[in-house]
Amino acid sequence: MILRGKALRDQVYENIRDRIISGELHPGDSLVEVELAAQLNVSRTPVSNALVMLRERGLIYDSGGRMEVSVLKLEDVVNLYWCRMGLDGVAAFLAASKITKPELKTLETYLKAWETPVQESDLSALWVSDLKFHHHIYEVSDNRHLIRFSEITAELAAVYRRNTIRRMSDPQSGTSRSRDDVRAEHQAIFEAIASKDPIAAEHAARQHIQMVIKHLELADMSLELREEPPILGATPSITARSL
Amino acid sequence: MILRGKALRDQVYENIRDRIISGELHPGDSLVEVELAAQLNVSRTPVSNALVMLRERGLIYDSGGRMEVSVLKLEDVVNLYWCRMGLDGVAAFLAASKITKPELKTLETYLKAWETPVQESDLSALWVSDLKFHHHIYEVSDNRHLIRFSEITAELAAVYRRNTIRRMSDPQSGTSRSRDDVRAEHQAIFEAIASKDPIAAEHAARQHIQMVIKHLELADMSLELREEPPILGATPSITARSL
DNA sequence: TACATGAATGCTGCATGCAGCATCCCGCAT
DNA sequence: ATGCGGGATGCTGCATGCAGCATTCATGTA
Repeated sequence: MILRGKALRDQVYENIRDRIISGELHPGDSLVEVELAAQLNVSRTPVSNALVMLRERGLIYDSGGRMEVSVLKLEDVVNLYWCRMGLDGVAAFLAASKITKPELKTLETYLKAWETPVQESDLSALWVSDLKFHHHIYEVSDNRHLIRFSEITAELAAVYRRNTIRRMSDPQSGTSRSRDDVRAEHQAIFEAIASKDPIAAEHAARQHIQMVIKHLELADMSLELREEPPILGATPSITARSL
Repeated sequence: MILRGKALRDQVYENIRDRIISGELHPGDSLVEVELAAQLNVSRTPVSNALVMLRERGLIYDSGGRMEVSVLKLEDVVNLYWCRMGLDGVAAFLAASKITKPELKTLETYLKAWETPVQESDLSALWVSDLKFHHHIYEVSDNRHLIRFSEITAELAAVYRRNTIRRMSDPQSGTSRSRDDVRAEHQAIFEAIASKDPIAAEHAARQHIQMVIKHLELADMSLELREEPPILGATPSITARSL
């Protein structure tokens, strides 16, 4: 569990971050230092440091002394994707200016993942190759600040996605974009970068994010419509975790 | 010195950050916890936490256990401004969509600061109103992630500016942009936002940053040309600070 | 019964002790 | 003189002690 080649606080950070993203820790859960320290078999010090890092990145927030897992509302995520529109656009622009042959080859690999038919059940595989595709563009842009920002936004977006993925991917909702839509958008980005056309690349990247935002808002509306009205005075529902 | 309404670590963070930006701490200086703790009359704990925060924001970096003030080369700052191009553009876009009458009034105030003639010596006043102008656009965009990123980039850019401001503003260099250039660019941004034209606002904001980048590179070239060749084996030059 | 007040609990933030690691310096040998 | 080795030094990272603050629960009173 504990590697000694790496600072404990970084391991704790990664552990908590992953537990937030995986959904093991829910939005609104309060993070108690002694508990976490006991779970990870370390003292409070590295936990405290890790919490500072998590707060800096917006994954948790200070609720009057208590640290709680951030609750990302739709508005937050849309705002996040507005940032990504700017950042992804610039990254695509720079990538189109700088990309080398082997890097282009790698990018194509990630693109291809969308063409091979995958099981309905294996949505996470697509999600991973989506991440890799976009991340690789950032890497190629060779701009460490851009890469940092992309990591921060990706972590936050991952939390939201996790907490809505079941509902989002519900085929009944009818709001899921087809894989072909996404693939086509990625294809457009790839081609613009491949033809070393920075302006077209930026445009394509921005188009892609715009579609994501539009879809987010549509899906959310759809969810709201399908939401059952809360029963007044009902006890909080028992979560799967407590069974 | 020490306020008790605020967490010590935040005060320490701000203190060190300001000392880095003011130039009291130089790029490459190593930050020793016990020294800083003694200077600020606190224990190592809040200092250590502050260093974690500073590292998260890129103001310092881990040099094999030692923490050192980041050295920002031109390439880094240009990369930083590429980020700002994306972010400022989106912020201007959103601001143009949302801005209210009083907010517009405030923005105009900051714009006007560039019209009133200022002393040659008082460049920092312009620098402040420049910061306020851009920051207000972010505020109006009402996007907390965007605001966060703007703060991070602004802090980093401030460090660089501090460490080059004397040379940059040297009238002999001939590379300084006239205030009128900057004012005209700000004017364009303001007008686009005032007329609630998001696309024009984004365009104007991006144009502005492009000019900044171009100027950065020109100024740096000019500096390199005027740099005296180092004398082999010469002792490090005595800085003005040590006199 | 409802509300107010006070005690007990629990958690965070700061201080400090301790061990491990890298670095630097000095002495020794070649 | 130079290169190598060992010891001393200094710093960080982790653990733990301590105090202050907020929240909560219980008890007493209107």
